[in-house]
Amino acid sequence: MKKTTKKPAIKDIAAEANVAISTVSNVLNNKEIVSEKTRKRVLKAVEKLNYRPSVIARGLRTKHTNTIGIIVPDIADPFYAQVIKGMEEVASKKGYTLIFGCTYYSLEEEGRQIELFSDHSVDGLILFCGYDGYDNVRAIKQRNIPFVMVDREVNDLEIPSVLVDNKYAIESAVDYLHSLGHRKIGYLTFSFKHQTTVKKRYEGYCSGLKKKKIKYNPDFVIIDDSIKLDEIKGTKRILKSYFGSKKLPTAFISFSDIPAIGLIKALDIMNYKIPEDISVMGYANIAFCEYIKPTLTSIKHPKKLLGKTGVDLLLDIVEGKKIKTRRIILPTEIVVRQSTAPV
Amino acid sequence: MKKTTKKPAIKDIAAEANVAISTVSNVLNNKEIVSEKTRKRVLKAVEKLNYRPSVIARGLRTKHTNTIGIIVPDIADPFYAQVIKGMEEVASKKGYTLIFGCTYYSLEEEGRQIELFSDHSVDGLILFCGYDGYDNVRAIKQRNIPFVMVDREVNDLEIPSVLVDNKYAIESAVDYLHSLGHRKIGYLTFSFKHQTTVKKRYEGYCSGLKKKKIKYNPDFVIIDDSIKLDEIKGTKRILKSYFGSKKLPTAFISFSDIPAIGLIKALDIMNYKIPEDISVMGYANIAFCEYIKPTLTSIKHPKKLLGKTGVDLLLDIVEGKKIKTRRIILPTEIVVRQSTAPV
DNA sequence: ATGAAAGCGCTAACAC
DNA sequence: GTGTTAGCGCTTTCAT
Repeated sequence: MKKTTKKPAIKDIAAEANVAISTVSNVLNNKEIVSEKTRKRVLKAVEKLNYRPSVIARGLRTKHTNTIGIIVPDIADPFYAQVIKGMEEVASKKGYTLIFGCTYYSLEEEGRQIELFSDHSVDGLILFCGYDGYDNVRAIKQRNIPFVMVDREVNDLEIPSVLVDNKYAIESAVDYLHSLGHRKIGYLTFSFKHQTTVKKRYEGYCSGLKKKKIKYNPDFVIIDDSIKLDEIKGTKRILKSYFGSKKLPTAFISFSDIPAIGLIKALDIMNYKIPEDISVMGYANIAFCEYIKPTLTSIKHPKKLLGKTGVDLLLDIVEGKKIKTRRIILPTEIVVRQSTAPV
Repeated sequence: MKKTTKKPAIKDIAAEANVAISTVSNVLNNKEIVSEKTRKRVLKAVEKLNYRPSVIARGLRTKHTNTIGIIVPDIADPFYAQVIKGMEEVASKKGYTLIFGCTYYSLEEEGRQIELFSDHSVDGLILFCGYDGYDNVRAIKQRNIPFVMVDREVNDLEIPSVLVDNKYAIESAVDYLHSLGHRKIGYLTFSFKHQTTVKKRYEGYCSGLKKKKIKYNPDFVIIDDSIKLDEIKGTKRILKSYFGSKKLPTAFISFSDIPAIGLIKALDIMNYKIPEDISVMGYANIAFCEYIKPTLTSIKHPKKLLGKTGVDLLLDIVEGKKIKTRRIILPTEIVVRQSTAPV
């Protein structure tokens, strides 16, 4: 039975190597003032005792923890998972550790997470989610934590953000469908109270129609709060009830991919052929656009890039570098697949 | 312009409330020895200065940080994302913060993450991934960090683990297909070097056949390392080349869902009808089994439960509770959908 | 019930 | 080039 030895501290190394504590510290932090000879000795002691400095203790002293907090609505959503992957890659490469929390789309929970991260003395914070609401943003500012917002537009230009032009994206979708000859274009979304991205997409739909001189037809627009982002069953059910009475457009744009898939499922059940009878477009271009049948035309929202850019920007701020742009807008792109066709 | 005030420390509260530091500490930690009157005063000061204790400083003193580290292969994989969601829910409820890292299926990277988490003085560690290899496990034990393994079988019964009986799961899949009249049953997997779960599933395939007195036919078994878990394109390409020359079985079991979808895609291109010509089963029962066409029969691997149970077990250990079982085995279940049918 | 002070593991300022 | 020491913000004895 191996004896349970405590984790060695810097003073144990100092004792082992017969040097002062500060010398060990200097070696560890690559200060060039230590003689090669003692450096070697210290390193040997470190090796021998399997020593690793405590980030906690160091953090208490230096006021930085090499940790950044990530707040997302829902880690299980492949959309956010992809963004987080981008973040993880950059952070890991730059020597930062990620701690994260989910809000499950609740502003209150978001506030709780912010406090929690503040308690943990994160060096910076990323707020990812298209909410309105300044209260939490204000709380971060007040706590003086460097932070960037990703995918959330607020009017305060002071706040560094990485954004996607959601409005333009859907406008271009309308444009694309118009070029295929569609004039009756429907839109599917859930209701938007606090989510600016969802609202902007809807605005893009409206302005897109206007640009093409198409009259807005409320019969073609489905705004339903019970549409779920992470399951299609509910969406399917809802849509079936819609389609009973109404005349359908020749094309639908959905504000998100999963509901678009629910839409396709529902239309399939009602014996509409996609894309022969009705074209369907999603938004986000998640991996599964490729896997379903027909494959789903979608709009590429740069997920990993969003994550990467967010962390890059945040770390630039944290590390006090000069920031060129406080507001980075990433481009979208239509990815044409089988679910859309000429009328 | 608001003055940039520093984060208040406990001594600021003490000063504000005109009490000793230790009294503030006692109030904060709900020690019942403080008089109601001073308690009120302290709380008022806390409120006024918007004070929150530093987890870092507290951690340095108490040796616990209310933080647990999660190591998974790839956060962007919906399978792991789902597991993590289960973990997040439990951890958050119990007041723990999650820090996490991805290994991208590299044992070396896994080792690096372990060190990193150790540096951060996590209270506990969850190792999620079906690898072989004891080196990293040994490293954790040596560092004396409480940990549990999820979905990885090692022969050391001392190590608390939450497992799924992968072998039995595939055995029952063979059984199920046999009951539909299938006698030519194929298997699709990537090669398994370190991943015990993948190996166990393959063993389940073999023993399942044996139980039904079906002879193992190597022509029906595709073991290919270039099959990707997160994209189907590669899989499709590989499979097409396989199918050129060989006679195909009447049913396929895939070791994972995404490759199963790739398989269906490939068979579709070759003009095989699913399930009329060939039945296909996946493994894991990810959300998208429902979304594809035909919907995919799969084996439900209890993802969220795996995460929840793992964290529950870990926190029981961390908090010194008595553990009933060190080895929890979670059940699987076949979910029948459209992709399987009688011969 | 309250307060004073030691000390967790480290860095940084300063002395030698 | 190396050593001594204060102190980061907190908890925890131990006095009072």
